[in-house]
Amino acid sequence: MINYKEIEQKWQKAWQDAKAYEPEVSDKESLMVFAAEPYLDMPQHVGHLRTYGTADVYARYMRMKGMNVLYPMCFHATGTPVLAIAKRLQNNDESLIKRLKAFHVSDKDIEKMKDPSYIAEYFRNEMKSSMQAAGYGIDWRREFVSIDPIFMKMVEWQFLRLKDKGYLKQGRHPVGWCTKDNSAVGQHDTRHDVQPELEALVAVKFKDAYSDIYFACATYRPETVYGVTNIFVGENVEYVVASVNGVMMYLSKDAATAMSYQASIKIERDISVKDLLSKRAINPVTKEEVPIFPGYFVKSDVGTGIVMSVPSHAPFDYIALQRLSTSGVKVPMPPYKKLISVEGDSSDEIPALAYLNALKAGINSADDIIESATKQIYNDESRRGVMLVGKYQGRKETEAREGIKKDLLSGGDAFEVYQIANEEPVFCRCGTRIVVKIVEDQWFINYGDKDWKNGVHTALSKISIYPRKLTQAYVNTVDWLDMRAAERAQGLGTKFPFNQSHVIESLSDSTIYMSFFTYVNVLKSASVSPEQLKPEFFDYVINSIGSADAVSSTTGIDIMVIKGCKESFDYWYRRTSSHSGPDLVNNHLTMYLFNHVALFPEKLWPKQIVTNGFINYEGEKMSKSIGSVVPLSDGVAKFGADPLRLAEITAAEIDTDTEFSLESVNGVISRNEFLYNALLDIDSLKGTELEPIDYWLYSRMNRKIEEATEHMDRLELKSAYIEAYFNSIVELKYYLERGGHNQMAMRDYLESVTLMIAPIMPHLAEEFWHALGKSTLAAKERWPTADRSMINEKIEHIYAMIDTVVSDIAQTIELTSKIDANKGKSPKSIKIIIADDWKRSAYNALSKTHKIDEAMRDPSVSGVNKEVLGKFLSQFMKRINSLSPLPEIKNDEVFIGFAGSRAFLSKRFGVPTEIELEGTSKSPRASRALPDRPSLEIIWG
RNA sequence: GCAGGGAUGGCGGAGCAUGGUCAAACGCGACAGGCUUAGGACCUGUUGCCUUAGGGCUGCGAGAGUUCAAAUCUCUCUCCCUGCACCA
Repeated sequence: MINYKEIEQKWQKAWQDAKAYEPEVSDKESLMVFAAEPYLDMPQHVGHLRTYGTADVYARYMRMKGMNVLYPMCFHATGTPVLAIAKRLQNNDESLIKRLKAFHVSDKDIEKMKDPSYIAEYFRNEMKSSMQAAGYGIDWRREFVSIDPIFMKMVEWQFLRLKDKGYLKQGRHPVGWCTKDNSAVGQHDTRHDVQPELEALVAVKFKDAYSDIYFACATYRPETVYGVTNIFVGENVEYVVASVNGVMMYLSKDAATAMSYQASIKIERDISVKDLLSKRAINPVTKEEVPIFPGYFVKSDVGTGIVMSVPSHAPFDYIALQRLSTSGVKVPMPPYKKLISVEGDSSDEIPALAYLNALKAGINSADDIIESATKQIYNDESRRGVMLVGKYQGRKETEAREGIKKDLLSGGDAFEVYQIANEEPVFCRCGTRIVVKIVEDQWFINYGDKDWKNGVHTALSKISIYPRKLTQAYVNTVDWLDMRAAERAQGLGTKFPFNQSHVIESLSDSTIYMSFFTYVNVLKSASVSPEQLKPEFFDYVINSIGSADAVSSTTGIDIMVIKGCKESFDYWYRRTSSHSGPDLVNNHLTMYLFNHVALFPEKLWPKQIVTNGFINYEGEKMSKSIGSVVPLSDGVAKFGADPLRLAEITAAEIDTDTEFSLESVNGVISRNEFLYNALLDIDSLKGTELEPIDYWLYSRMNRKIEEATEHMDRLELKSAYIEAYFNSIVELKYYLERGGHNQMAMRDYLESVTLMIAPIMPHLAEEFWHALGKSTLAAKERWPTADRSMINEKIEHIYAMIDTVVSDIAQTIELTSKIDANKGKSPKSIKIIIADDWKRSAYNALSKTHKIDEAMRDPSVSGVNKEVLGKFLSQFMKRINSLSPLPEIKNDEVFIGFAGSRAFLSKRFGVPTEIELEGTSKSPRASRALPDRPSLEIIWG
């Protein structure tokens, strides 16, 4: 039995002693592999293995291919999550405490975690030890956290230079806002971790016909302003007259409060619904005067609490008017004006009614049915609608919407109202309902800059992207990214240089951290202080501005240290490979490109980005902090690092999400035992002469090396290990089953397999390597190379024929047992008759020419009786188009192969097996032999 | 809504950019047999349908098309997943 715990400890120590993963600058080709910096708010779980393990396998593989490979690691603690945990613990949040306990965090540590800095420290240690336990070949000399002062100096440099280049801008911006905490809220700040979604409504201003006060009618569909028949106000809603940026308006009280975070609002006085109902308002577009009615569906906390009524296209408006009408109120009656027609719809019926009818909905229907009619109209008209009226007549509805919105806004006839778009209200953790606030003078990174985008497109065109299918997603993200907030009022992180009371937003501070790996060890070992890391230092190291001399005198850093940093950066940043999950494509990874294009010399721009799919565990996405997850350290302790690594990393190809079950690890464990036993048994193998089956094994081995290498080079780790591991085992069994017993062949085979599994099961590979009598570290060995001359098509073809014969015999015995003559009998012996050589020649000729007459004229079959030849060839005509040529083998070679397998065949079927050649066989079935399928005769008795 | 990615056997998932070697890799599950006191693990075989000699039929979301030939190419449709920002 393999003791995983024991071999893990043994070889982890050996690697450490040999400094196997602490590469130095050299004249070898360099590669830095790095994976997304993990966030210090939860332990590593087995799902993380997908990304960090893939990076590790790749790093190990490239090292075995002869490159000088660096795999460093750092941790992310910037932003609010760490603070949020501390705060929740201070409030004794039960669910969080429960989760932490599931991760084996002790009561004592939970208590200490009320201090955020302890959270970072705790998880940093936890992650590091989990990663070591999993066998990652990380250079820990370069470890840092994103809140280390020396790192923050680099981030500061980053933002100084972004501003110099004109990429930082100030402006106004809507955010989700807690009025009690006075701060912006993101997903993790809300109750139940809901992402607050923001949306903008257009509030169209209908002037009161008899005063200078406006009805602010909020709508998603300003293009329907042409069909307004009236205005609705809520019956039980409180209304006020308020000045909005100096203009008097009617608004619901709730709206006035909410909007006070978006504009200058002054409530002048209350106004009753009754008063409002007595007024009339003027449509700013059509100039029509319309009445005001009570709308049962109007809510005070949506939009402005006032809506315009478009009964032709809005089912709620239509129903509300119907209800008023039946209760005796005199309201605008049909026909209502149809404003938009959907392609292919020729009826004159107004859409609101048509869609309600389609749902069999009427005046008394429940709101959710009317709601669904509303959604259908919205969808259909947005997708295929064309305007029938107004300035944008004939244009697509979506274009008209944008056009009218723009016209109204610029003409002062409307303004935008932001609100939370979530179906349910969103609450801050403190219990306050979230509103939308417009933040003024907010600093942004302007990813909308045209020239900058062009630069990123250039960079993108030269980067290797895995999986390739994501390429388009990157291209689109580059085009789509626009202004992005760069500073934040709360959270850990580097102070924003142009507003010291804010910190740099934590996605923005993690775009160039990977460059810091290249020289942080030099800074640390020279004990360089943060104060010494002036911008000039980074200008020099990264962009070769100035000289080491000059930087040394400005900063006081030893000149050799500066030169060391520069050399290290230039060396390690030449070639990099970034590894992460697919959720980062739309943000971090694209911003990573933007920032490099802005701040780094072109030759050091990113070279390769690899993203892997998610791992689901018991139906839940493990990358999310919620739900049940298995800590990595638990997985390693239970199954062993290597089986876990192999099972998870090869669970799916890199581009697919997958379900992972810990049970699948068991299959790996038993296969490992088989390999290990085969390895221990080598000495008992006595064969010295190479037999056909040995040539077969060498052929398969070299083919496997070739194929596995191709897959590895394309980061197709699953396919690579199906070859290098799973199929190796299948073939080894095949070899032994067929009597393979050559010690040298077996040793060569197992050495290759051991080296190929070294990247994915590094501990086991060391154990095997040493069991094979080696004294070096497998981790430092070279990946095997295929010897093409050992790939033997003929021998593989012969064994494929034998396999076919095995299944044919089984099938034939099954079928012939039902013949009356054979009832009560059992097979006594089996004859296998190998076809004459001319059949193969004729078959190959036919597969080339596709014509019987031409094939018959082929010189290779000149001596064959024409009638026999014609009859033979004619049987292939029905599948003439799918014939493929066979290797040129002589039937005596085939005979030797079959003869070598006689013992196996006899054992397999429990009866004597004879091999004959067609030419000398006396069997009546001899002439049925085909070149790739010997004829069979089962003798019953 | 916008953008990206998907749809294959009982299940997960290859294959589809280079159409034929595909009843479809690999794994799981199921069934039968072996081993075992029993269970688990492990080993062997079977696992679309039909077939009295190695054959045939149906099939890769739906529909249409191109082709001698389509899981693979083209078009249309339906459904599913992911992201949409100040949040790491």
